[in-house]
Amino acid sequence: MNKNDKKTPKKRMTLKAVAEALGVSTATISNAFNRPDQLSANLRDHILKECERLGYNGPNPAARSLRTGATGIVGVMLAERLAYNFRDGCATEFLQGVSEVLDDARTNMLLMPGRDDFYHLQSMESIPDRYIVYGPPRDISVIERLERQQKPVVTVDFSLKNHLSLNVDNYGGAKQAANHVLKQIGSQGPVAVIGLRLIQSDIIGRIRETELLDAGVSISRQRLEAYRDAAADHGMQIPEELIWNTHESNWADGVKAAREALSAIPRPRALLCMSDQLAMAALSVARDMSISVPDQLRIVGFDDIPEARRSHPGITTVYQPSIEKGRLAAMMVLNPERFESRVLPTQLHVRETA
Amino acid sequence: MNKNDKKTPKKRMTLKAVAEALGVSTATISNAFNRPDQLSANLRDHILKECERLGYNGPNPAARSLRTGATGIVGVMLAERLAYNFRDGCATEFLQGVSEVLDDARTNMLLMPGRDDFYHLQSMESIPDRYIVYGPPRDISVIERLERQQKPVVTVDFSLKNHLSLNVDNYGGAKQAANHVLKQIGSQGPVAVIGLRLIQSDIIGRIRETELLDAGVSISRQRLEAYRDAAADHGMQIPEELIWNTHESNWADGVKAAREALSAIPRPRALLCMSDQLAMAALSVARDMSISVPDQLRIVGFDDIPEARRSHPGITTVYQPSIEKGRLAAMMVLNPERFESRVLPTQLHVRETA
DNA sequence: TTGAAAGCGTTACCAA
DNA sequence: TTGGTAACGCTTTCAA
Repeated sequence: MNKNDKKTPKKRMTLKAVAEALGVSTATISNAFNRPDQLSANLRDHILKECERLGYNGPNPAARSLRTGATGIVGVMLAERLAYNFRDGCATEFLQGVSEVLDDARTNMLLMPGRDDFYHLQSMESIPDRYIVYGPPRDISVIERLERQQKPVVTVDFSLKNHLSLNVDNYGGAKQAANHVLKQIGSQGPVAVIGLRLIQSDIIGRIRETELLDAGVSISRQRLEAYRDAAADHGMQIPEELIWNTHESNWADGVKAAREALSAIPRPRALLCMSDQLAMAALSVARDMSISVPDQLRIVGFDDIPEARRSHPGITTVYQPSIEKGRLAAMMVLNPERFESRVLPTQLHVRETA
Repeated sequence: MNKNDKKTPKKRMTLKAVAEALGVSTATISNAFNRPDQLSANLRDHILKECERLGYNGPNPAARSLRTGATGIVGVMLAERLAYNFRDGCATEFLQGVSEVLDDARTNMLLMPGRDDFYHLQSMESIPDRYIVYGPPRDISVIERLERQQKPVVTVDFSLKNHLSLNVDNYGGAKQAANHVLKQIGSQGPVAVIGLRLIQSDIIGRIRETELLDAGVSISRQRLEAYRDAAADHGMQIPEELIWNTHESNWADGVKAAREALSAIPRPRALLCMSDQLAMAALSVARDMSISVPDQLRIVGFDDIPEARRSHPGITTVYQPSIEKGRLAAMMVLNPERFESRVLPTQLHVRETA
């Protein structure tokens, strides 16, 4: 501790106060923080050191951003409330990728729920300078407000006119998976689908055609089309009664849907699941019902989250590069002019369940 | 679409512009947003409706916060870089709990890395009005700056003088776990520990006593003491050569440490792991080495993350209420005056590995 | 290399 | 119930 420490630091430090204390102008202090080239290195060092000593942490971000009109924050708009994204392996990996790049770029990230019923959101919406939108926001008005802001936007897992987008090949991956399974079971026996947010409503159970979300906006819908096309290629079809909807990719929803699906008569020979989480839940239900996998039942997932890899038996699934997707999204939003919209490849990973 | 739409909305809307457009004062507009009781309901409705039409999303947060000195944002200071927390089941559950409460309180959350080598951080540090600090930040200076800010702070998994803290009973849980294992193996055969961040350095391998972090700040150290005390109660001891350190609770670190530990001669009869992730990795190594669990080797974890529950065989572990911890931390930081520091209970969950 | 001063968009006091 | 107006803390031009 410096013995000459003043007892003053109770008062909140401002740039102006520091300037007075050091006997220089506010502009000089500001330059010391923002434009090193505008003053001598010596002076700058001195100033920075004194700021530290005085307990001044640098320019107040609110004032700075009011003045400059920018904050240096990247908003990550999530499809749902935040809590959901911490539960979902895929979202978690995506955010990990995003935060790696933003960390390295010394940029902060503000997570925002994509739901309108969170009123506090609206005023926060103007904070970020740029946006990553991860999945179609639950409320369309969120998008409308965002578009008015004229800020760089990268959409992930869906597309928006006039904005950069980043997608994965859902159709291709799902088709590979379905083809693989159908080949295994020799095109016989019913095939069921455990889908994820195929319809607007929250019900967990069989769907009805009329309610299906549009394939343009719903990646699940794209996967479903792929499953169906694959079935058709094998001279089969997947009837609506064998398509289950879940609302979240979680254990409970997966267990409920799988239990229903595996109670259908005749019992499905294969379960095409739209996430690994759902597939793992289905696997567990099969175990409980003493259905042998893969002999009596084939199961495939989607995403290839780490848990799927380590499960016993290992989940056969469609890999999508979630972390890489996050990294790329961050890079794209930081330098929009250097990128174009992209579709990342997916890939079938055959393990033991199919 | 309104046919009378002006073509003007190119210009960014401000409160002042709206006031002019509506022919009222800025104060009135401000009140419409912030103090409904200060004007007639009619006028307020009218104003809000017009704002919507004009594309004004409410007061600019930078200006508002400059003026009021508050932002309504809760900072969650993490121990490490962000990316780490999206990989860790425990952190993920904690953040889920936090975000549930903050969502409901209409409050935003700003995640911040607790490392000083991220310069961009410093200016962000003044944004939040209140802080949750999750684990001791890697750089102590982060804490020092935080304390100067005089904002409500809740520390989690460690304590700070003059601040609310929230901990779990690490010692009690670890002791239960160790006792259980020692009873099983009849107090014979060596017992090894796979620890987590027991020492400052990043090495994965055997520790040396002198380097151990202080028990006051390190929950791992508390767990280690419990393991040792339990051993002593059984007339045993855990020598330093059988204590491994890992840097992160992840698969790779766990595999490396477990592989070393299980190659020791004589081979340990039990592995006390400081996280489930490490325990699961150890389990996988045992499988690879054809060591039968629990017959030849007992394994216990810590945390009770969902994956531990579903693993086969199920991991015997110490449950800590991570989600609840997150919820409580958020409630505490929002209403510090209504709470006192707390230690949440932990609980041994016996499954199949010990 | 430094200083003076205008203004960024609000809010909150006080007056009307 | 409404309006006028002085801050809030900073950046940036322009001039010295």
